[in-house]
Amino acid sequence: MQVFSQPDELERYKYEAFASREGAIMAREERPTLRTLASLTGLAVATVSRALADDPQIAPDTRNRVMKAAREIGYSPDRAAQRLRTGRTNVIALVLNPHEEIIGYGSSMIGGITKALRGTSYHLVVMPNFADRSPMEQVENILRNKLADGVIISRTEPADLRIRLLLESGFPFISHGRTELATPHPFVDYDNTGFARAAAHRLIAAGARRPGMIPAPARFTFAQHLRTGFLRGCAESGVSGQVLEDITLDSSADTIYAAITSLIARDELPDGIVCPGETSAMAVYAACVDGGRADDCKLVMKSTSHVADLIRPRIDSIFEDLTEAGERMGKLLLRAIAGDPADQLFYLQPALPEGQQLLTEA
Amino acid sequence: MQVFSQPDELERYKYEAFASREGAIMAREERPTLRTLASLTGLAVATVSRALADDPQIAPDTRNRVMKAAREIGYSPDRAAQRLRTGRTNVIALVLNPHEEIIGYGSSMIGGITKALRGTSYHLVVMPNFADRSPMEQVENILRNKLADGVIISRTEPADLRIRLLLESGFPFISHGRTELATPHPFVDYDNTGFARAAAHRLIAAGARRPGMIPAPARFTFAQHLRTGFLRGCAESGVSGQVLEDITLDSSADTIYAAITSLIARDELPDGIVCPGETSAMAVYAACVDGGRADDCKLVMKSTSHVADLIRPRIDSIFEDLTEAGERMGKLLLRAIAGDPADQLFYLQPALPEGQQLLTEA
DNA sequence: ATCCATATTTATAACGTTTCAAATACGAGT
DNA sequence: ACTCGTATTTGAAACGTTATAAATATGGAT
Repeated sequence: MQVFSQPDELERYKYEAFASREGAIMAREERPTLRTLASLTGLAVATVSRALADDPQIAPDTRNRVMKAAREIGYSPDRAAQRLRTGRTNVIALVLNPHEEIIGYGSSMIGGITKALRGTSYHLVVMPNFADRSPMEQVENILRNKLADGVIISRTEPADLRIRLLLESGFPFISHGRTELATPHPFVDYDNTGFARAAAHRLIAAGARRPGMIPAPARFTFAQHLRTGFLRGCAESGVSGQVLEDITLDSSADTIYAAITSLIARDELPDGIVCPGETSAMAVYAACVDGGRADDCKLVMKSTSHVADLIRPRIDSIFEDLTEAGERMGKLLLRAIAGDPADQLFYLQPALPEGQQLLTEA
Repeated sequence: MQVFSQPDELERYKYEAFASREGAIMAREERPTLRTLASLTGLAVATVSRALADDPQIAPDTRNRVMKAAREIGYSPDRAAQRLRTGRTNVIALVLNPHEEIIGYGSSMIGGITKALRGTSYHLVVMPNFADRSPMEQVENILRNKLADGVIISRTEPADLRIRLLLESGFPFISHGRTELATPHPFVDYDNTGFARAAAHRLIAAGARRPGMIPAPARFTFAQHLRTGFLRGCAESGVSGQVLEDITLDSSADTIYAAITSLIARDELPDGIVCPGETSAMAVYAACVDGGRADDCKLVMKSTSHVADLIRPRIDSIFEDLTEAGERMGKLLLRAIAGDPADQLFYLQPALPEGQQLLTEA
């Protein structure tokens, strides 16, 4: 092997790289590899590799020399090669459901995850779910092709198939939302029970006596949480609450609008409605205004963006901080990948900020 | 090399895969590779590879045999290896600016891109910009590490450095937004000039005589488009429009709220405002309501989600279809990757739907 | 039978990394 | 000088794929 160890060899390399970049011929600008670095420093490829990996077996002196050269010629490892060799992808996959990409649900969560991953070697990759693919296939695909080192999924179901598959495969993941599976697994969840309960209390405090709630689609775990919280909140004040039918959080704005309009027509409009989403709240409000009943129906909504504060007249809202959830998920997932036991990797986000907690008994 | 060509060898493989998955020992479930397929069919690895690649040099008979076996044992190629060998990543990168991830700008675009990529071998990877990294570094990173085969960037500047770099490197990309660079490059853009002009017309038609507009940050190309369109629209009606100062589309809701409140205090509130974004429109409206001037200031907003239709009282809005933009970008980018000449790869999205076009001369 | 052109198949060498086991260098102790 | 233990470096193999060039099979014409 040709060995260049003269001190000015590195200078020459840098010059040539520059020249070839500027040159009229636009010579194929060769990407530096470990071999480049090896011949430049006069070391073996293996040594260079280990030096860059901070292997303690490498003399501090050579390590510095290698690091310096790497920096100077702008070396960066080929991820495909690393991945092939080690089987690690350095990728965290965020799997988005079709519905989520529309309303931007994932969007603010992304910021949080990104933050948690900063400084690590991990990249966040967002995998929007193709509409023609079930969420299950999406996860299967990640597993089969080893597209990531860890997965973040959301909108869990009590007996979530994706989670069963991930658990069975021993693949690191975290979910936004709980399940009812026996095996513990990492999760971050928002206290939707607490949210719905607090929301019911607020409605009642504002005078509602026949409050209603727009439910989440029944298949999701948090649908039950919402229902429980809402009914409990109502019961605690001796009021009977009613979960609206035929529509859910995920119904289109038009559908919700139509349903509320129909309730108004039949004179069955509740005098207060808990809306667990921004879009649904706005649709309800629009229908109330258009039906001339805006003053007869109090609203409490769950907001996930700060747009909620800008609505006039104000709609009472309780904020779910998805960015924080994202950051927590990122951090916990990293620990899951590192092998921490799953039964400690969870976080339940309180429905109301510190100090505003609802007391359990009045 | 050991060769298994007995017809029932495949059956045995399938059984063993099943057994090892179900087995108590949970044996390391080996992922099938080309080698597996080769020994199963009794062919050479190279033959298998080419058969799967539909190489015409392979006998139709063997091709079918290989395909069948591959399907049966659930073979799927290792993307890392393919990538290392071919240099192709099969990835399209969508680079999001920090601001975009907050307001969900990218979110609806993602659906469109995904749609355009469906059925191809490409995956969409969303790369949120780390706040501590300039957009430029983001692109540099993709180039250096060859993280994708094509890039989608948005929010262009007239002399966009990222685009210059991409052009110089001959790297396939498309931008959402135009530049003023001499070299043509693929882009999709919304006719912001047309939008602002139509918006001005609508304000004036609604009675405004001193209309204003919230500008986009001056560095972006479309800031100029908005300005031109707005001023032209005003001039066409013999009215003098005024671009608001100290705030932009990207200012926080609080800042915009404060600025409008201050205008009200100084009694300088325009009698109509063009808001090129949903959040800014809601902030303006909130400030007007809170300042008791809601009826004195007409609004026209640009909306990118259908939430706009739900605001009560209604705010006049013009819809920019980001999903369509995303789909166009995806398709054009694929053509750019295929080598189509750049000067034909562009699309200017009309500001108003067919039939609602503004006539150029009144 | 023999030869040649064509149709198929195959061995081999990469791609850039990491890791294992083996080799070498370096001192200290004799 | 010699041995030995430790510190450091290294060669070679492997990860799964594709591309090149060479090898082999096939079949028709002689």
